Amino acid sequence: MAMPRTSKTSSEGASPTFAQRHRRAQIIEKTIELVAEKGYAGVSLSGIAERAGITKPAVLYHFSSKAAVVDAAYEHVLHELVSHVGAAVEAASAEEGPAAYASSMIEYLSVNRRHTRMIIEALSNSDAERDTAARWKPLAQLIQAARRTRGLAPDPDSRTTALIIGGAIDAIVTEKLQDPAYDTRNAAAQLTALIDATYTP
Amino acid sequence: MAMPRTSKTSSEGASPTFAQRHRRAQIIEKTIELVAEKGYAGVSLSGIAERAGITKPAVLYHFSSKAAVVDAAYEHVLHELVSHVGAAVEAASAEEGPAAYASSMIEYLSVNRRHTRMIIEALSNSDAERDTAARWKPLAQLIQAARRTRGLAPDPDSRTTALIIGGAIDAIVTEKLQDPAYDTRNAAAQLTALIDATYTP
DNA sequence: ATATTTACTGACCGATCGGTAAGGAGGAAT
DNA sequence: ATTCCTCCTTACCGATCGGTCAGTAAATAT
Repeated sequence: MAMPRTSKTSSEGASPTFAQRHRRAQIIEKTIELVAEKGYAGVSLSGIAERAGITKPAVLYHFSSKAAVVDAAYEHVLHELVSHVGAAVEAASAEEGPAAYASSMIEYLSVNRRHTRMIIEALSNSDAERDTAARWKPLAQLIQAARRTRGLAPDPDSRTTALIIGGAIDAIVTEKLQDPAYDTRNAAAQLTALIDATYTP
Repeated sequence: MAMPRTSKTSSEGASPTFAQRHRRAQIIEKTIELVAEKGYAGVSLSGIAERAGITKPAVLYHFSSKAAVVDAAYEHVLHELVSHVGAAVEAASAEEGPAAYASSMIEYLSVNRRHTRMIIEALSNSDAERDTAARWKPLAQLIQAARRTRGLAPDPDSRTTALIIGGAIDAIVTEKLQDPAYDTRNAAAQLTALIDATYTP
């Protein structure tokens, strides 16, 4: 009797086959493509299957539900993003932490355009209202660390400062998404200059 | 023979009845509610009809399609928003134009929380990719006007500056949407302070 | 009193959605 | 040679979607 991999979530079972992994990765890739092109609402199991050259139930063989597919795709791009930004922040000095955060995120999302839409859609469309604090807290901590290292008093409202910077990043990469000619390097420079300005009020 | 109002778009025919107007307004109101609660994807003709206490075809009697309903609802909230912001900007001096733009928009969207989601969803989900320039150009012009009045050189990249400010506004009102206790008045003050900082580089 | 128009309702349509059931092709293990 | 397991297909399910159609009760016009 065939026991279908009893994976309720995206956690793989004991030993995912080579083919298993390959197909899963392929399905995730096509899902990212589809979300980038048609948005969250425009993605369907049939659409994913067609892109991957298989049938709809084949997708559901590898993932327990449509939500599992989309979640896996989202977590994939999120992991890559935080890896990139995390590395850039760690490589920078504490003084330059916020600037490194902003410019590395803008750079990553400018290069991996397909991932951008996926992340934006996921954040704005999180079925369970996500913990919004998780978005701005890391940046807020970088801000406080930078101020501390620079010998400044703590920001009385680092939450708002982080929201402003984070929102600016969103707007810049969204603009890049719709106008590939937009110069995000310059935009990142302008934003970091503005961040620097917050240290000398 | 009953001639169904031959309105393809949301443009009303020659003489919309009182009842016509009332129903239309009610349908639009319920649609805004629904979008605010469930997002663009979660709105359906049946849902709208149920909210309004009528049947699905009744909605289609007043509007030619689902898209027409949603468009009308979006244009309704957009009109109110631009009226509010436009009045605030006109009441302010040219020097304070950008700050008035930002704070009035934050104030309006903090008060009319239901409208916020509608606008955000519409902008991010515009079926035909909207002219992105329309979003930042008005603010960019306010920025240039403010600099001119202050005797400063024109911003070499007012587009990016406008995007940064606009993105910050988005983030602040989104945060307010999920945490009603968030102090947007203070956030607006902080943002206008940052805008002021751009005048002295 | 009669005819017409307005503002609907109930029944229905085809399409598409996420998901399930059953079974088969093909390689690996015995 | 046979059994088992992986990976997939065809066929189907109920639900919901946007939208149409025919008819009708109530108001309005004549």
